[in-house]
Amino acid sequence: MSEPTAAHEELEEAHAQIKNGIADTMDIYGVNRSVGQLYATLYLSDEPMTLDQLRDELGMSKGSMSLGVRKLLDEKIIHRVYRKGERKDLYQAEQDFFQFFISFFTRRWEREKNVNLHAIKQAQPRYKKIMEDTTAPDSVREEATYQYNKINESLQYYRFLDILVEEFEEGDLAQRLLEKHEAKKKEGS
Amino acid sequence: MSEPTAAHEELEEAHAQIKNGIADTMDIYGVNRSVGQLYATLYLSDEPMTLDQLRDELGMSKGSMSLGVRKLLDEKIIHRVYRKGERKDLYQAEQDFFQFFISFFTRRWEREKNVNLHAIKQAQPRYKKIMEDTTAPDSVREEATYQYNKINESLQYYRFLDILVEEFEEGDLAQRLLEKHEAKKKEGS
DNA sequence: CCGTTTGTTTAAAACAAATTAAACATTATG
DNA sequence: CATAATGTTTAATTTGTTTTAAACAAACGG
Repeated sequence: MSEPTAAHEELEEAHAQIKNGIADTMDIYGVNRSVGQLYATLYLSDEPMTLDQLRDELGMSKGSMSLGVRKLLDEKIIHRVYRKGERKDLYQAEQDFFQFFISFFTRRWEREKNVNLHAIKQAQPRYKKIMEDTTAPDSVREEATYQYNKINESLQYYRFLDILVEEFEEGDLAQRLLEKHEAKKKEGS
Repeated sequence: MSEPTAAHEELEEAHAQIKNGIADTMDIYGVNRSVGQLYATLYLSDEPMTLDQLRDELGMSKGSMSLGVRKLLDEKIIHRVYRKGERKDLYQAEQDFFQFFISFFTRRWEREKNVNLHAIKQAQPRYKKIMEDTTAPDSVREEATYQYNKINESLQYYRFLDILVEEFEEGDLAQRLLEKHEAKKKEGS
């Protein structure tokens, strides 16, 4: 380690500010701040890092690092990289925030869609059955009809989520939106 | 209360399934399940509900209901409604999932943008200062330059978040995407 | 093989978040 | 104005989540 110069301290402080911003961001989306810092540390590092380096940098246990790294790998916002002659696993942050955004949100939007379509698939037949049950009280049948129709309308929303995922993953929606707005800006000037 | 007929029980079960799906969804996005159930209950109710009704329905304390309802109001995914002759406050769920999506995510994307632009505004001058400090060690200056440039590139991403918010809030992006895909489907058939 | 290094799992502890009941504040009404 | 009804805040409790240290398992190199 080199002696800590003034410039070096300044660098560390700048790093800390960026890291905090990233950790806050993860927090906004319900990701544990420690995991956020883990990502931020990797993001700021120009080299891939090992579990031990992360442990030293963050001052936490190796077990925590192992868990945190796995979460981030699952989210596909960090990657395992290989380097010949290196025994330890190396991790590298996804550096492209657009890719981060896409991995992070499409995964969630898809889960949302699946969870709710599954629920709907189970509930719809029940509502239907009540609607067609002439022995059921009118109020109950009306209620069932109301819900049945409401759910049917909601299907449009899950279709939208599906499109959104596709457009981001394959359709390059992010880039298109940016370009469109660049064009508008030029036009307006 | 009417006697619980078979049809009525069936209705309750269907409701429970839909509610679970919604609560799971909120959970995905880091919102407390109880608050999720609160929203789900209001969503399924054809009438606006009072705190007491929610307390009875969910079997929780009034204090919890008060807190949960405030969170949902802050998120703008439920609304307070007024009815003449009613002393208690009445709450109604946003029924349009598109509107839910827009309220929920644009708020978060904006926070993300603000938090990070704030951090960047603080960190950038520090990196700059190091870059221009001829007394600083080369390795430190290189590192500062590297980060400075990386951050500059990231600004594009926050511009994207901004556009996304605008497009959803004002530009009707959701509807446009749906229509575009409807058209594609017809064309393909 | 054997010892060492590395990463993972686990059970316990520390910590944080949610929940409650009760006190408090506010508002409405007669 | 006094009372009752309603909603909010608070402090204590409960519950759930994170974190750790240590045990364990797997892989590696000699």
